[in-house]
Amino acid sequence: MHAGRELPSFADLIDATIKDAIFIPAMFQDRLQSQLVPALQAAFQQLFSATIDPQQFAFQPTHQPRTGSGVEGDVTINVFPFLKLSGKGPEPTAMAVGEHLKANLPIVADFNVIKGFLNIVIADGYWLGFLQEAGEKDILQFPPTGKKVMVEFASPNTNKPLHLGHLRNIFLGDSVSRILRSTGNEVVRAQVINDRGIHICKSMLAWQKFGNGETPESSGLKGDKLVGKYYVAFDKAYRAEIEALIAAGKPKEEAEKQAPLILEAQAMLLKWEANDPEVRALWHMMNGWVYTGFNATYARMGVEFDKIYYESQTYILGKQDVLDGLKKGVFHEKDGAIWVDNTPEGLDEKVLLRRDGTSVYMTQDIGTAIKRFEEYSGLSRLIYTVGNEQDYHFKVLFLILKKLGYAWADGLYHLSYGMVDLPSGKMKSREGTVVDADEIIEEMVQEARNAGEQLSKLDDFTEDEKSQLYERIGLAALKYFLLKVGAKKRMLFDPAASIDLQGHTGPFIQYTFARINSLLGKSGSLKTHSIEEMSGWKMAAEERTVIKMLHQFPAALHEAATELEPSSIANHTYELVKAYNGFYQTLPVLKEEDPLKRDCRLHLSSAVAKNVKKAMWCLGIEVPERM
RNA sequence: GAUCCCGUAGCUCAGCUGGAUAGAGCACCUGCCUUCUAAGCAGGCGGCCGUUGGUUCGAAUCCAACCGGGAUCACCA
Repeated sequence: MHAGRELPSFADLIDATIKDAIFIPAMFQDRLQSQLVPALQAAFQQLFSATIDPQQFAFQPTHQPRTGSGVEGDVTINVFPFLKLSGKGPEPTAMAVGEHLKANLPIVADFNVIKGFLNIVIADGYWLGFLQEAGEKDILQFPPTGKKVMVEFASPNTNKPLHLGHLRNIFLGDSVSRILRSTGNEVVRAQVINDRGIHICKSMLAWQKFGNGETPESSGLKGDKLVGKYYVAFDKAYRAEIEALIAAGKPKEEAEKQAPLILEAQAMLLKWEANDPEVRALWHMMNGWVYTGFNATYARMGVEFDKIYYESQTYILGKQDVLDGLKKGVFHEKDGAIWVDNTPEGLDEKVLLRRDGTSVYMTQDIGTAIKRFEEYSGLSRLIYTVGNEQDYHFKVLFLILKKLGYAWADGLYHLSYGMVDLPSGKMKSREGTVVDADEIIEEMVQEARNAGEQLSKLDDFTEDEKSQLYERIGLAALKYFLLKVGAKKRMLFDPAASIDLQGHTGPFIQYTFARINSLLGKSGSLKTHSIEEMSGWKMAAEERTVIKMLHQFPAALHEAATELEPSSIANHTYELVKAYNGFYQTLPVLKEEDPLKRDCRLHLSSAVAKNVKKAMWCLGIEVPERM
């Protein structure tokens, strides 16, 4: 295939290095565990004279059985791993540790033991303090790390429009950028545009031959769509030529190489490389159309870039670096070509410069990586958002850069994601089975509109307000659908079944936000209480659950940042919102007569709304005030 | 042939640094709007966690083999 980075894994050797190098986005420590860990260590020290590595403590939320009497507790520690150290059975060990904690750590209000599980009840005061913090501060904004990171994503070819696969790439890259920003990093969002090569020449040639001077203006077509149309036209005419040649007795392979159209396209590429003014002018014009089209799509999605690399400017890079590497003995010459030997690392040999001295894909990536680290001083990480079909390519690239001796090579990371499948199988642009990006966005927005009109609770909205709302809801449904699945997993998209607006979806989360917003709007100003005043509040189970979900939010963000995995945030946000809805439908807020309870519930609602909004921001999803 | 990724409910997916009775959503069935937004809530139905072995007090989670699906291994990009 001709795709720049469009082809959508990793092996052990490099995996290890890269994994370790993945972000440590500031020192993050769970605020509850930071109190429990030292106390636990002290307990084991004093009770059993055992020194325990903090990593060894496995905390889990206290398990709640579905039926029967609930187990009391907020956090659970399993003592099985420590039985050898304590020299006692599970229950006595857990009991002893529990007693020690309760006696020495004020936030431990109580505990109980079931088998080897030590269930700890955390004092209300702790939760109240946290709730207050969550309401006042942005708990999903970590302190600055002082690190600068570049995230490359999108990276389309200019011969055809964006499709569903690009959407997964773009949403992932955009979200990862935001997550890294939220965890305190400075982020440079970059895309590489593959604007040169045989693919664009095909579109250009077909336009010249069959276009009759058609432009986006004259045709009313979006620029990228127009150019894509001629790419398809080329392919159709080219195939016809091949068939004619085959019919005339030529073998298929020969026919493919000798068809006049492909020869002409190749000739055009040579002219382009020779800077032929006419070809260059056509190229500028048609690429210009494509950029206008892409930019419209990016704008609609709310995605922006800080830096754009054009392959027409970068494809010459890397050659000198390879020659330098040859001098240093990192590479070797064979049959006139320059090779790297990665067999000691369990990989293959790979050509870096052809016998005729020209570059390959790898050469360019070597050069651009070096250039980026030169351009951006202090850049500590470079993340490539590229499909998993290029796992091997990046594995080799990173290894080469490491061999060249660049210290920053450890900061390279391939954010590899799985393909989006259709029920009919893989998307193939030539077979017309691609799902166009603009079309799917439009369909989702229409779906949101249909659903919204049926509910008819927006009668006082102007048409503009409605349109803006449906735009947000449709995009949220699409983005959330693509982001909630773990990035590495291959996923299925069924256009016929369409994306839900109910259940585990973006709109569900938006709806909860809007509902809270409505509550807050009706309540007037939030009355703040000190923790002492709030301590008169007897938390209901539903309220406690919501607070605990909120409490886990920073850890979810931290995980999303270390794993570069937006689905962690997406799924946690859903869990939180689900818990909130349970609370909302069980307990009165505005109708609560006890003013303290009412204020506390409003406070809780406000904190949920605020953090949900930030979490959704991390996914690139906007939340509406009303819906 | 070699390497990598994936196999969890009818469907789409969580859970995977080993821990209590494996969870959601959709679909299907039952309730809940004269009461803060029903794009909601509560409940029901639905599982040899691909198979077989191994490690362990304990395995969906770790290891091995196998089966099934996908990808990659160009002097293509």
